[in-house]
Amino acid sequence: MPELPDVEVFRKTIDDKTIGKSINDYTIHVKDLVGSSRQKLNKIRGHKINSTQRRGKYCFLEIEDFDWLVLHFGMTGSVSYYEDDEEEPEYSAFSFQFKDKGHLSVISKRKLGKIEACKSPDAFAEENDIGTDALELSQDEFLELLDKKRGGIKGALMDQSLLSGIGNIYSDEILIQARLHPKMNLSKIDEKKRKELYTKMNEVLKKAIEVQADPSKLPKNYLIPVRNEGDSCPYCEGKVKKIKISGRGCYICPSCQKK
DNA sequence: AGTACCACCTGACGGC
DNA sequence: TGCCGTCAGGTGGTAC
Repeated sequence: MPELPDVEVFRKTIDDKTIGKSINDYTIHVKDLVGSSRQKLNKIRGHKINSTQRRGKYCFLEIEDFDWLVLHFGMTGSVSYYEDDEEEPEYSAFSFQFKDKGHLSVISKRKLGKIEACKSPDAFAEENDIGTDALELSQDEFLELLDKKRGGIKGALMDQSLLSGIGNIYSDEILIQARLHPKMNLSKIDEKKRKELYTKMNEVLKKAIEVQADPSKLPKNYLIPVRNEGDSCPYCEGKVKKIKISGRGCYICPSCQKK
């Protein structure tokens, strides 16, 4: 599930439950997810989690007298905090044990994401070509970015090097709310429409965070809860249709979103 | 540069 | 019930 809003919810969980706690030890269940050596990771032992940050779909943990740890969740990752008398969650790939009490698991069903050390969120973003977080962009910056980009609008929204955080699901939501067809070429989108898109992008992402990225708590007119072929469009009498873009399933309302 | 497609890896779901 | 194909919210690499 993890796009920007999901990762923001994960970050808040980590923040609420683990800031200031000293890491006693850690356990790796899925080796492939871990991108740093044991030797390096062992240095987190005995140190506190000082703060958290998020950029796009990446979550960063600042650990005292250490660099930072960066968490990426792939398609099926999440985090879960649990107490000493609770069981470790299913598909836990990595877990921290805290000195005081409690545990934090990084869960990954498909073993896609990544956990590794990095110098800082900014350095990591620089090295990995991760654009500004979608919620940190001013309208002017957003317009500037779109000017640099060619091709379809959905591709632009999902281009993590252009702006970071938006994935397949939320791009569909933003585009239907802005009444833009995902394949609409940027050259055909005027400034008024681009500004509307910026507004919708912010609205959707903020609303999703507000409801803890829980689709069932989204407002009634959202696409996400009815993102299935043949479901009723939240805006008109039409039906939701599935199309493919670069091999990925993409849901639209053909009458609300025209090419 | 943009787009399509494959690979990574495994689970969930629908059809037979 | 069980097997099989298909698909899945991400990213990276390749090829056109």
